[in-house]
Amino acid sequence: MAALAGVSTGTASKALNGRGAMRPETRLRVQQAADQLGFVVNAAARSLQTGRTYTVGMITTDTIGRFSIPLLIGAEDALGAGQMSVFLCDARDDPIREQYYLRTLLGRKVDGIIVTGRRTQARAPIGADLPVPVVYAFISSTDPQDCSVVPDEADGARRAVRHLLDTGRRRIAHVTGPEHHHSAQVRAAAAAAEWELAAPVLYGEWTEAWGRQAAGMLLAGGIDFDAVLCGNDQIARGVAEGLREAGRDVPRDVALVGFDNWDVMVDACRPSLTSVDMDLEGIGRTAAELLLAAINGAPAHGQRARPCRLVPRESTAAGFVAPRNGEPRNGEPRNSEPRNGERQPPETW
Amino acid sequence: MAALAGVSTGTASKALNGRGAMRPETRLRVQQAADQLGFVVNAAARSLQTGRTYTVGMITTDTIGRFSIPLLIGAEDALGAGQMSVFLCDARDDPIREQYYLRTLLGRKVDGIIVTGRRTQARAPIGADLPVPVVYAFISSTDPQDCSVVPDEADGARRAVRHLLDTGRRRIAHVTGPEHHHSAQVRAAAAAAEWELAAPVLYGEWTEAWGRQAAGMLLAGGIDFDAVLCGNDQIARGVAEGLREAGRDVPRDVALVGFDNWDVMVDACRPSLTSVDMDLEGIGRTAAELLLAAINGAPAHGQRARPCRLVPRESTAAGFVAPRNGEPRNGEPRNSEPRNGERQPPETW
DNA sequence: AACTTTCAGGAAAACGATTGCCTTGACGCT
DNA sequence: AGCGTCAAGGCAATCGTTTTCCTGAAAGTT
Repeated sequence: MAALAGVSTGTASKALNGRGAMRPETRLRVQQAADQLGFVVNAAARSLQTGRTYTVGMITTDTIGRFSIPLLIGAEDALGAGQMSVFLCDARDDPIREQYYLRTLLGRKVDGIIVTGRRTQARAPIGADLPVPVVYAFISSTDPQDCSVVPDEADGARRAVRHLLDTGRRRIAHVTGPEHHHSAQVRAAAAAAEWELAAPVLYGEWTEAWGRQAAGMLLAGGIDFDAVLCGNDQIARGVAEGLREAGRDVPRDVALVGFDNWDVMVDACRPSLTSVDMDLEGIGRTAAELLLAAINGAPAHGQRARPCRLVPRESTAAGFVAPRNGEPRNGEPRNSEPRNGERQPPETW
Repeated sequence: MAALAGVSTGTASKALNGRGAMRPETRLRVQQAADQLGFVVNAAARSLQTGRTYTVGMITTDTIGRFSIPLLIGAEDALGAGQMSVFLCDARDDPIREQYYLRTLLGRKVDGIIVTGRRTQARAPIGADLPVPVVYAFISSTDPQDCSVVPDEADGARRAVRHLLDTGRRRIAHVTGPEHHHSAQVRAAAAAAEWELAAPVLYGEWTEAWGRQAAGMLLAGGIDFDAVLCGNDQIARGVAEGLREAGRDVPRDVALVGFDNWDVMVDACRPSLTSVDMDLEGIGRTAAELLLAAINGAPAHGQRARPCRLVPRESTAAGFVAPRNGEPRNGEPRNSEPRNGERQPPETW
């Protein structure tokens, strides 16, 4: 024990933790002795005494996937800076596992819990009257008193539309995922509210295959469009391929915007894909910071939506298309509701 | 405290842990009282006494990425079954962070540590004379005494070649990543040793763009090939596109095998891509099991290579190509060294 | 010079479980 | 009846810290 370097254990503790009054000389002596012996405080003993473990649990409700990772990294980053360690729990969408993990985390006396996961809708709270604060990241809790941090997907869709408008596009089509999927709905609604779409929203799957198919449908339907806003990057890539194979040039004839800014997709796409980034890492970081605040006695409540970011690439390269009908090049996008009456869906739909 | 249900804390402890002698009736009474009160043992207090924390640390040396996730899941799975919790540490390829995490993990008295990460080569041991067992997963340690679990990439390449041979292909080209990359070397060498390649190995990047380019090179070089074995799935997808745009049909004219079996790539590829799966989840699980064994006093040493698995899909659909020159349809692949003298690289290379 | 204040550092009681040892009472044996 | 044996369960030490309170000694006050 480091106390062998001159003082009692009590004093050594104070020295290392900056408590109590003592000569600077003594404090230094203890510290030197400590790292000479490679002394590391026993976290178990400490937490037994203090009640704090400097530990948080992170439960991913569905399996750790593409979306969870940036969240994990962001949260781990913010927590690591606060000297906290993270317990990783993968509940695989299984409520039994979830509750099992919850119990072990509570047994380990974590200071707080972050719940993440991909869902089409908000989820039920993981537990009621828990003795530790909980923050939901990416997913939100149905209890409005719970603290959730989610991406502002409507904001993302608006940014995408504005970017298309700014680069001179006016006839925007929208191809996205399943209609019952919350994200698809929100994004489509926000896009339509920002600018009247050139065609009814095409709902399908979150896949490249659907993107290719949808491109074909747009072309076959005789739609007049100079841009396609896609529900995610995979769809966008599929649309890009479909258009290219039909002889349309991206971005000259049609501009393309994806959603997710998934490096694998946006870089491999030809041309490289402009996309909306939900800043998942930032969401993870924010969630962790809110959790830290809650642990320190300043709990936050309700849902926080974080803005998205548009990352422009070649698929929306500007300068090709002249503004039509004298509309201002960087004119303010309208914010009114879409004039549904003007829509003219083609027969084939 | 559960002792309020009739007995002393000592007895309660024995009851819940199945120690000591006592009437079954008493034991039951304690257990009922415990979960009536929602009693969970305080892990800190327990570990302070027993010296075990039932906790392991998992350090990813590079940032958590596509390869780490299955490893994480596999390890977490095996450990969770053993009632152990996992501390996640993302060292981001920064030796300082790595050592910092190592210290905190040791302070938390983890029972063991798993080190994972993607590297081109084996890595230096994370620490010397550590008080807890360490297992390296996916990556290997330069110290032969350390325990590492890695994929048998040569095995994977051999399986791919055999599959191509089994489906009637004989003129196999190989397109892969950077020559200095260990995986590229190993896979290429194993493939070449299994069957004489139709052309010198094409080294490049791990990208689709390189795959497309390489397809063009093969065609322009006048190489006679009926199959391409690719260093990873992205390259394979690029090759598929390149071939398709040049009018070659996959799999009729050319069969294609990828490496990694990355769902996003193999499914989106046209046609869907046959690929070699390294079973990363299995590697994570094995590593965790070896760690558990080491914790229980049966440490393993040295490097374990786990076999790969070939997942056939449309890109190697058989039945199109008749065996040439009377070679047996399912003939034994030769295992001798390639006859380098027979190679005739075209001028353009 | 006697008294108060201040400061450095020690002693010991927690924290919550585990566990070896001990006590108690019931029972059986002679 | 007295003694030994054994099972059931209580007692208390222990793990390694933190933290409160306390003791001396040195310094300052009048």
